Amino acid sequence: MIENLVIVESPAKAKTIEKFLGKDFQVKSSFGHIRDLAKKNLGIEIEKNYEPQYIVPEDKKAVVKDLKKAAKEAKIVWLASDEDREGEAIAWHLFKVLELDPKKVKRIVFHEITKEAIQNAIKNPRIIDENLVNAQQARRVLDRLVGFELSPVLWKKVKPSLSAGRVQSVAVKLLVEREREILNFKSESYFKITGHFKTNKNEELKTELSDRIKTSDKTKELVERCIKASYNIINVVKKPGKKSPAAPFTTSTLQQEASRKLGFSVAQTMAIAQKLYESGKITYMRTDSVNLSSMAIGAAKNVILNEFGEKYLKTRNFKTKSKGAQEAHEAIRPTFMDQQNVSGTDREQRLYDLIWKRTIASQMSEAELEKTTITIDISNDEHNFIATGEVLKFDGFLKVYIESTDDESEEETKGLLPAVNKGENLKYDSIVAIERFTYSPPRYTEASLVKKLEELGIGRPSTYAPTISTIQNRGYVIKEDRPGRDRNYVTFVLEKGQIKESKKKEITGAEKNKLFPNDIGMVVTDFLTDNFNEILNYNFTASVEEEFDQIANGNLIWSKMIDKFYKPFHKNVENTLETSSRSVGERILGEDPNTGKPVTAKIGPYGPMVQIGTKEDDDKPRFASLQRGQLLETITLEEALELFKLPRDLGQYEDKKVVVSIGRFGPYIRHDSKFVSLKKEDSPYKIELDRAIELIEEKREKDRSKTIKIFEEDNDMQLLNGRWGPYIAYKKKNYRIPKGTKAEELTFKQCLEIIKGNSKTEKTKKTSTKNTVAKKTTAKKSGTKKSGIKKKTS
DNA sequence: CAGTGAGCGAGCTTCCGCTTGACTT
Repeated sequence: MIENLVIVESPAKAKTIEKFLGKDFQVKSSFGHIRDLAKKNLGIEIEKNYEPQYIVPEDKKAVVKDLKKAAKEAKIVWLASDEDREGEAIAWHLFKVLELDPKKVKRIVFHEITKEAIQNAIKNPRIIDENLVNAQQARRVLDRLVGFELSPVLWKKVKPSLSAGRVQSVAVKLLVEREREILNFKSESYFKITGHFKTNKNEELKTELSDRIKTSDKTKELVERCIKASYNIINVVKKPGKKSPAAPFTTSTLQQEASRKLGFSVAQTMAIAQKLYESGKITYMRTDSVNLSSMAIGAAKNVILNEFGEKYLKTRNFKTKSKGAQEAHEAIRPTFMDQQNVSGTDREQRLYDLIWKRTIASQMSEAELEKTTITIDISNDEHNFIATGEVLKFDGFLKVYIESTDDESEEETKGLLPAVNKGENLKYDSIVAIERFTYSPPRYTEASLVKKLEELGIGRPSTYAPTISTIQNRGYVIKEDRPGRDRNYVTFVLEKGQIKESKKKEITGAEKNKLFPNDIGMVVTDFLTDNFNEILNYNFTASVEEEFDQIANGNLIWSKMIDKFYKPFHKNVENTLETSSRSVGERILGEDPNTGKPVTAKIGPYGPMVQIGTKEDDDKPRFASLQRGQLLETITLEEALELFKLPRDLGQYEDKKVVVSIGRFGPYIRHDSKFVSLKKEDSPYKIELDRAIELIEEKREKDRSKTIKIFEEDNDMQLLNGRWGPYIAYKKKNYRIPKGTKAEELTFKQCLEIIKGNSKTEKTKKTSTKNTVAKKTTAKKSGTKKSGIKKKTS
């Protein structure tokens, strides 16, 4: 029998700790929370002073059973969950659910996983902090009340199955507000003027005019004046500068950098980090702390001394800046700092590399720079040309790691400037004026939204990725690429006394992997801000957090805090249910010129749509769905009328009709009962028969080259080229070809073997199809409307 | 895969935070 049972939250942590503690200790994991509010109804007895109704969820029953058994056998149970609000609650739930004897329970905490820290914790046990537990209960109950009272209001007033919550609704609101800022943004043009000069020693000097010029006329004037001007260096200033390394990674900064540098989504980053954590390569990946253990700093120090020398070493401690940080863990860092590389998948290696560099760089010297500014006077104009250069005097931490930014208008890399003297005269090579445009604020990426949420103190490291998924799954938001549009701009180039004016074209506003709010997200946000402004307020979380802190300090009774919030909130819910009308974002766009009937836009049962006429009319109204990228609040009458022009009959080809329309997968041509997708550059409203035929022929050619081989032994056995490379098609089923085999060389027998080999996975496939069938039927029960919408958004 | 939009009003949906699997593409 083992005398001591230690319970931690994570199994990976349990494994490491067991090594530190020796034979007398058995370490087990609770796998996070073991109890939660009952799912049916509220799970809270409002009348009984908001008493929570806790249950052990189905998937936690085995864990609880196992822990119970181990606890019974042990003499002392050490509750070693994390040192934060949730961790304290986990300890308390364990105490209750495992029915532990208070005399044999000890609560211990440590926020770094080192032998020293753990042995120290064992020496300093305490009792469960009930105030902190109550703060957690208040947090849990509040979130449940908000979520489970608000969501049903949306089901009735907007659309079934929607959701609202303290965190997700604010996340959507951030996106909606930003989108409107962008839509309302009026871009202004100005002229950026660069002067390219030659020094006395015939070296090039690139400069920029001190001010932007607003109008084309004034720009032209200035460039003309430049022909006769003389250029005189009036000032040369050198200034030293320093750059410091960023703090080691937290969950949020890791997600941001992995997104910018490696292109990972926040969910991908977390999944990869989890793998690295489980294999013992990095410390815990859900953390808000920038703190490194003294052991870690010592290890980093050794690496830096060995690899780069003493000049590069400068150890330091970072302090968290984020609101509401609970700092139960260390920052995310390599477990073994001297391991610069790890085995594993390519992505694991790249993420590890990022973590290693960031951690090491955080303990390295500042980079030293010298900034040079050269000012050049234009003899016949009040403006100056300015050249700025930056020279790295000492690279310091930059040797290892350079933090990237979200800033899109990236400055050109400034380099060394040629040596010049005050008073020197220069000759121009060219003066170039180029029309530029002011930028709207950028759209959010997953990672930049996480950053914003963290700044507002909304959400926790463990919920950033799931929150981002939820708002996409509900259809509030979509992550996608959008093409840019053409924009014209003007340039003036002065060379050898001649000015050349030219008009040019560029593509602007193209977006990649950005979050766009959908109509439903906008309508829900408006509905919630209209009726529940308090909860949608960016400060709501911060203000309730203050009260949770008071509860944790024993200065406030949790049920009283909840009561003070709930009474008016609940009244508001009831009031809204009674008085507010359905909210579908309806707009009247104008009148249909053909019939004189009103044209409206709103969210219909199958998604956003436009409509001619009303239900009350004798003949049915006509409907058309909005296109991708169109929004209810910005669509115009003209755009709406366009939508009714489909399907269009283009004429005949090979004696069969050619019809163009838009389906689930975008615009398509139908001909001879075959479907051909339009290309990005084709518009279903403008496409002509000639182009359609071109596309039909193209598709035919592609289908022809699709077949690699049809076997004589059995015509059903075919080798085909697919989207993901060659595959075997046999009796209406497709089979993957094993890696490394050449498709053309496969024989009939080999193909049969591949199919046989795959039939193992076949079984799982069958069960899965059953599942999907089951899901479909339940979906039907819950109303076909739901599945219709899903198709649209997916 | 490529059209829908009504209707008795059943019975369903939903939160945030703490943890990993067990699944499929």
